[in-house]
Amino acid sequence: MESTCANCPTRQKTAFRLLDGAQVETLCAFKRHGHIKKGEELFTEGQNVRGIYCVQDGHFKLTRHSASGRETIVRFASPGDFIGYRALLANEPISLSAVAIQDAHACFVPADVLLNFLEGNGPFSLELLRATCHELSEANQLLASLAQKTVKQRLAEVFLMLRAKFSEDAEGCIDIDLKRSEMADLVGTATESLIRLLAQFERDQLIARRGKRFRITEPKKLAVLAELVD
Amino acid sequence: MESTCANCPTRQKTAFRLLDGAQVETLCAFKRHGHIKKGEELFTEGQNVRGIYCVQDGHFKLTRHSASGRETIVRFASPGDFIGYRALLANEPISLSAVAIQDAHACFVPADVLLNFLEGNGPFSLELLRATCHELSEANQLLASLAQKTVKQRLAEVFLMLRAKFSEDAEGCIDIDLKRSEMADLVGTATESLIRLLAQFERDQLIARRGKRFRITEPKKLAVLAELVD
DNA sequence: CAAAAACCATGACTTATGTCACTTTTTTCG
DNA sequence: CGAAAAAAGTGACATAAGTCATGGTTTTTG
Repeated sequence: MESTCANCPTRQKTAFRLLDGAQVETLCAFKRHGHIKKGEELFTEGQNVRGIYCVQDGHFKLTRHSASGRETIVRFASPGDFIGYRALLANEPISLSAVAIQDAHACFVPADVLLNFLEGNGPFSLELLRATCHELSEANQLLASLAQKTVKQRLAEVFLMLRAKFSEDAEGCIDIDLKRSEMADLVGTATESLIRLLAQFERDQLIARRGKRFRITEPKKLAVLAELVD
Repeated sequence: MESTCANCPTRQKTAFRLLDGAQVETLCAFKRHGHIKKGEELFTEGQNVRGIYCVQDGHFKLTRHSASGRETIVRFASPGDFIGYRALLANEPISLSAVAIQDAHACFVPADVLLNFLEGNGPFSLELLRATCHELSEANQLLASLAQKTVKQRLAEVFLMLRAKFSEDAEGCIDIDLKRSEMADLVGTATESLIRLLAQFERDQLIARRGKRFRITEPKKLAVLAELVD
C-alpha cells in the first residue's frame, strides 16, 4: 500500500494544508513508507531523532515510562499527525515512546529535509507554532486534571476525550480497542482500580459495554462528574 | 522605572535574541510598561487575549483553578519570559492566570503588533517554535511525574526545579519566597501534607531551613528520591 | 485443537494522602 | 505598639486508591 505524500492524510490537518502539491512532493522526496504492526514501536524514549513520522493510518499511543516501569499515556497520534518534530526542534532526545495500538502505516521525513523546509518557509513555521501552542494548552489542562481531580473524574474525562477523538463505530461504540491496562495508563491509575470504576460506571448507566468496547450513554452526566460543566 | 525594550531582559532569552535593536523597537513601538504588585493578576483564566506581556523583573506564578476552587501552579514566568502568546497563537482564551509572587514589572505588546511581526519574520517564528517545543516536552515530563510519582517524590523534584530556576541568595538558600499553600499548589497536594513532608525532609537532612527559605543540602539524595537518577 | 499466555475481574488488605479542627507563630496595618 | 488577620504547624481521623493473591476468560500459537 504505497501512496504519494500529496494524498497523505497529513495534508488535511495541521500546518501541511498550507502547502501545494509540488511543495509536499519536495518535502517528501526522501520519504520512506513503513508498516508498523500492532504493539510495535516507532520511537523509543531516549533515542536521538533522525527525522519525523507522519501517521497515515492506524493510531499510536505516546507513552512515558517511570524508573519503576510504570507507563503513562500522554496522548494519541492519529492519521495526519506528526510524531517526533517536537524533540527534533527542541534539540532533545525523544521523550516519549510511540507504540502502534493497531496495525498502522507511517511515512518518514528525514530531519534535515524538514529543517531546511522550515527555514525557507516562514508561514509554515508560524502555522506549526500555532498548532504547538494549542497542544501546550491541552497539556496544561491535562496537568491540572491530574493534580486536581479524582481517578473517577479523570476516567469520566477520558471517556469524553476518547469519544471526541475516535468517533463511533456502527454500533455507537467508541471506535478503538484499548486494554484495561492501557486505559489505566491513560487515566493514571492502577489497572484494578480502573476495572472497578468501569463496573461502577456501568452500574450507574453512564456507559454501556458491547464486547470489549464502550458506548457513552450519558455524556452530560459524565461531563458533570468530570467537573467540565455544572 | 522606564526602560527601552532594546534593553529588556527579554532579549537575552528566547527568540528575541535574534532581533536587532531596530527590530525590537519596531515590535515595541506600542509597548506599555506596567508595575504589578505582589499578589496582583496580569491575566485571568478565561479572558480573551489582547496582547502578550514580557516580564521585565519579578516572578509570576501561572495557575489553573478547578471547579472546586483548588489551584495548581503550572509553571513560573521569570524576567525575559513571555506570557500569553500561546493562547494568542492558538486562538483560544487564556487558560492560565498569571499572578505576581513579588513586586514586578512587565511590558505589554498588543496582539496585532506581535502577529504582524511574526508573519513577516520566518526565522523568528521558527525560533519561537523551537522554544515552544521545548516547553511542551517539559509539560509532558511534569505530567508523567504527576501520574507516576508520590507526593514525596514530586516534592523532591520541585526542590531541584526551584533551585535550578531561582538560583541562590547570599546564604545559599533558594532565592524565592513561596507560601506553604503555594508550594502545595506546585506539588499538587494539600497544604497540610506538604508541611508534614517539609518537616520530614528537614529531619532527613535533605534540606535546611533559614527563616522562610530553604537550602538544598543533599541534591543528589533528592534526585535519587525523585527517581531522576539511580 | 489443546496448551500456554495474556488479559479481565474480584476480594481482602494496606497505605498514602486528604480533611477537619484547633493552636501557635508571623505578618499586617490602623 | 497592639489588635486583627494571615500563615504555619500539629493531631486525629476518614477514605481513595494501590497492592497482593487468586480464579475465570479470552486470545494466541505451535
